[in-house]
Amino acid sequence: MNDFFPGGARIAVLTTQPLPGPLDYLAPEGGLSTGAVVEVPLGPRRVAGVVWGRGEGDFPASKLRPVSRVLEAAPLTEGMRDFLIRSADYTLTPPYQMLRMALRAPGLGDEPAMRRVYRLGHHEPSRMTPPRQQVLAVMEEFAEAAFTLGELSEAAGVSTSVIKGLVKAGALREEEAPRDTPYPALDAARPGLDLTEDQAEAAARLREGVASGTYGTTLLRGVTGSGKTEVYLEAVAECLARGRQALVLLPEIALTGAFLARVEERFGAKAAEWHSGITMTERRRLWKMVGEGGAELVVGARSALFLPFRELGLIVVDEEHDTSYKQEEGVLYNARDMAVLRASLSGGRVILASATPSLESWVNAEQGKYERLDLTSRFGPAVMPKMRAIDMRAEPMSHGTWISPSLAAAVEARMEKGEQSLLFLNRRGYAPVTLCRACGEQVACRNCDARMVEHRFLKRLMCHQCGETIPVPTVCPSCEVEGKLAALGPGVERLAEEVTARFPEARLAVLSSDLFGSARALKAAIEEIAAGAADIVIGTQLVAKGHNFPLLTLVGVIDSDLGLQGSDLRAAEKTFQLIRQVAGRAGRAEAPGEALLQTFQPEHPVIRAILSGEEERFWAAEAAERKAAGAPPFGRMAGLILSSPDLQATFDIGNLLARNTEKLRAIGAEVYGPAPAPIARVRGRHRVRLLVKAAKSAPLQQALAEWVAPVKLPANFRLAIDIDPQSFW
DNA sequence: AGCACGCCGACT
DNA sequence: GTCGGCGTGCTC
Repeated sequence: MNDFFPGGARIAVLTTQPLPGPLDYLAPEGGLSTGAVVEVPLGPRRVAGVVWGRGEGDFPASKLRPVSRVLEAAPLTEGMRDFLIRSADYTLTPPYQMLRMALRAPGLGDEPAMRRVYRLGHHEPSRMTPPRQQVLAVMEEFAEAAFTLGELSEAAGVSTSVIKGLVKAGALREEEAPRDTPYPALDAARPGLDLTEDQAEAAARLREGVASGTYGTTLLRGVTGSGKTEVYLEAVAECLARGRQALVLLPEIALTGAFLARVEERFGAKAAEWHSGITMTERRRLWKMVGEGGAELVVGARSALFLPFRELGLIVVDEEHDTSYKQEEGVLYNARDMAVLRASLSGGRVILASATPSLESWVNAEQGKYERLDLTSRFGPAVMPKMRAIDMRAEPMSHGTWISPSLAAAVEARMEKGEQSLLFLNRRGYAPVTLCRACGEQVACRNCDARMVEHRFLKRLMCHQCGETIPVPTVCPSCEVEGKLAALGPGVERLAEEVTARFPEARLAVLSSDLFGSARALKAAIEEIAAGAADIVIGTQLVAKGHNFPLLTLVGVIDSDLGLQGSDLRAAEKTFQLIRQVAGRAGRAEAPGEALLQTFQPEHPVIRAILSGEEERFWAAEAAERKAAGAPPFGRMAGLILSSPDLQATFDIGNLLARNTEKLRAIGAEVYGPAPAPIARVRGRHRVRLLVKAAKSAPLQQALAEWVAPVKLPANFRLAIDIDPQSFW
């Protein structure tokens, strides 16, 4: 419920400026309601803000200034405002920054712009010509539609002067129409695809949940190819039928195209799209339309969660385990968790969909906080691929090669049958290490604490941290000896070399994010491969993310052990998910698939769990281990990252914090560090990290806020708190 | 975030 | 003497 304030009333406005809280203003003539998006004077400037409620500050009434302007946008709902405050509290982000994310749409302050459109007029043109006829035919086909000049000339295949001529003749009318128009209506009543018994049962449960109109979260687990999308689209249908909006989050922009096509097939029109790739115009249109209810279904990246939906009834988080849902820069939040928060505040449902859920979600389901639905069988005739380890200790390998004879033989066999093979290696570039054989130095980035990775395709060394590139040196940067630099280890480019040498007749495709200039180019390449344009595909982890390759029957994981090393808490979980996801690429259509895992430690529990297919056992074991360690999701963690150009000074502040931990000890939390952050230097800034570990029930945010409050940061220092960090050391 | 105010070093 | 460096503080 949004209260109305008459002109002259004292109101509180939360602005997008870094102030501790809302400021008081006077409501403008004509009044406004809570949630209204406004422009207010602040010192010499005008800034954007949102009416937060009655003004209750003690600022002298005589100094209050009136709101400058109420913007042409739907007021934020109470649920949205609650969400901003609660997510700000959760992530320890000041509310103004949350509001800034929510108001991040171009041209919000613009006057409601109009554009000129053309409709059918009342007169027959006195002279009819073939181009004129084409225009009128288009207009009659879409009787009620209004076209812009460009749209109409393109649709009719005539020049714009024909249209102008028709206007003069009175056959067409020119009109001014709002620039931002509603998205085409989706038809929720259209029948979906035929569902298997499994799918139908899950869909019915999801529909029930949506129909209840109350909050609830469901973990929808389905192996790759089990038709999860079809199932949750049924929940979307139910939601739309009830007049509420739905949001589907995808981890990767490249997946939206395929998804939009499925939505169009299911509901007869395209969903609205929200991600970094859309135009400014579309951005503004979508922002306005979700508020007015002119967009029923939005497909987007994690930031779509902060769109001002009017009546959000369902959020689907597809591939919920994907780490890209965690925003790692600026406002640090996990879209999966914030989706649950948002739905709980607006009486909506959440569907977390994945073949390999995150341990957090698995545990929440085990504990009954989430409902759990399992789709066990693959859709159609395909079955899960057969999985087998290749024990690399027993394979005769020649120097500088990474494809074992066993794997090569399997690839050969597929090629003879005209089937595709995928070789998976989660390493971009040519070689991960450039080593000087004279002095032993590894070439490192001058800005970061990371090794430079050779990209032979670009003829440069690249830092995967900051993107800095340098020409491949001929002289060691450290000892200046010439001709002793050697490329060590494999990247996808080097693997491609090996494949070309070994299978000279094979058509090879390499899928690595850095080899494509745009999401569009990548998408085109994926479609060509799916259609059979390659015999062997080499890919980094981007191939694990839900793309369909129907002709693919063999997946070879080049280095299954990569990722098992390192002391990251989630290493086992991430490796398990990634390899299961990649293996799931094989055998989706009629031909059965096989996944071969090259490993030096076939007896490792994670490798064994992947091979056995006993996923429940893996999660149970992993959960038990985390529980014993008091680690997430059984305990809570927060990372504190300090950064500045001065390493010593950064450590000094870190030590100061580590010495004054009364507030944290009071809630039973422990502090570790300071230590260099996992990436100790980024873009010339030294990063120092402290880690805080607390019991699940401890009021962690409050204690953290009180802990860091007394610290005065010198100029050029930054302090970021990362609640529920994804990776720690 | 801006922008003003304000207090110390090198210039016409 | 002043121009200008950016440290501190305020904006309803």
